[in-house]
Amino acid sequence: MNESPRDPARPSRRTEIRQANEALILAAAEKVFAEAGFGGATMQLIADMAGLPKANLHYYFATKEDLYRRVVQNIFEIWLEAAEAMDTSDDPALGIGAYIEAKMAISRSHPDGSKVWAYEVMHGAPVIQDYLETTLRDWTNGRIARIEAWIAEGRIRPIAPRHLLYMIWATTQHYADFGHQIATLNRGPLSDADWRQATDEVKTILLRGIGAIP
Amino acid sequence: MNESPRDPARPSRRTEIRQANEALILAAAEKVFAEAGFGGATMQLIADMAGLPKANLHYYFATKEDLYRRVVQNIFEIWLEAAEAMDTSDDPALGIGAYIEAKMAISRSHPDGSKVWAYEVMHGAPVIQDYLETTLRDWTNGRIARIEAWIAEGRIRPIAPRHLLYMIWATTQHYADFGHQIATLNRGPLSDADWRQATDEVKTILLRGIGAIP
DNA sequence: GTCTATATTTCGATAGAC
DNA sequence: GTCTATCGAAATATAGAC
Repeated sequence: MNESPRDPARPSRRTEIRQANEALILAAAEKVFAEAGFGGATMQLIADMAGLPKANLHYYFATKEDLYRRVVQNIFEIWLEAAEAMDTSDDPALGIGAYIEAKMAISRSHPDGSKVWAYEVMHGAPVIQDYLETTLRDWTNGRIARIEAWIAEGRIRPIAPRHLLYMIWATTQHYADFGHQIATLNRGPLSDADWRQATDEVKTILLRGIGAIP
Repeated sequence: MNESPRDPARPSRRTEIRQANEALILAAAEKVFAEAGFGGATMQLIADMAGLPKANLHYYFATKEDLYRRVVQNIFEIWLEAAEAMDTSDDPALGIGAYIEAKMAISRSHPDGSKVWAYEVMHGAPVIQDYLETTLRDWTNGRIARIEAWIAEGRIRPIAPRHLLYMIWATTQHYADFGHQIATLNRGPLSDADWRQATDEVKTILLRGIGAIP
């Protein structure tokens, strides 16, 4: 009764189960951490949301903090990928416009991840401080150089690139982090048309504000 | 041995002690709730920060939730008072500019209150939902009408007033809520000059974005 | 790899002396 | 009004059978 041979390139059955369960737990954790914060979230709540016994969570993630760390890293990587939208064009209106579009789309598709990030940063970034000092700082400096080049070419007005980036982050993520407040004032969740309008307004006001469009 | 007569208009000694201790506890609670969220905060931490025994907190505030509610209401009232800055002028550049100035000043002076508000809204506003549906909604609708009048007069471009308000809230509060991220990228806390520049950039880009200034 | 039962810690809240 | 000691509930984490 030997084990049947297995293609080493294909993940083992055990690995498959692990990946599937980790993804299940991470999705549940993202939702619970977003709804309750780190302190307010309980492993029991996450387990219930994932439909697993609480002990299984500790089998896949040693501690509550490990699980939380993975959730925060996830949204950060999604934003980094979207940041490439800024390189789609030499035209600042198109490049920056595409970045705003991408960030707004993520606010709609991943509001929970955005909230967990906001929670983490608001509380001093105890878990991802090193990301801020390395990856995010490098990325930011690169974009600042790019915006400064546009200014030097006279394609946008001489604004402070750093604060433009902050304004883009603030406005786009506001639609995720403060989505409940916006929905309340809107008397209901935003429709497709509402999101289209929000995206257009943010793009238009910011791009006109820096002189990228008339 | 009768008690000495007391001027009824002046608060009693007991009332004075109560008010002083409540203020002390509220200040400590604002800081701890901002740093740890509602769930992450503990009455012990707040007591230590206030320099009082834990039992005294329960003497002044029946429950942890009562204490939290008071902290959230405080920042909301501060913002409402500052909102009057928008009525300083019939000129949209001056009126909206003054509102942005006031909001930025509060982000600097009350960053913890802003964070607690963000925490509360991000988690579905379980405590101040009624404020959103009454006071904030009324205030918002009033400002929308005012901005629409400016549009009708041709003094600003035909943007969506609601989303302009969201952008003002998002950008100004970002400097409080994400202050840690900004300080990290800035390699240190913002100086007076940094705050002046941030305020000017936000004002300029938003006001130019809506056509209130050339 | 799964799950029940439980150990251990911590927190919110209170009792009661001063 | 203040403070020490403590209760009872709830949380994280683990042990151990399956």
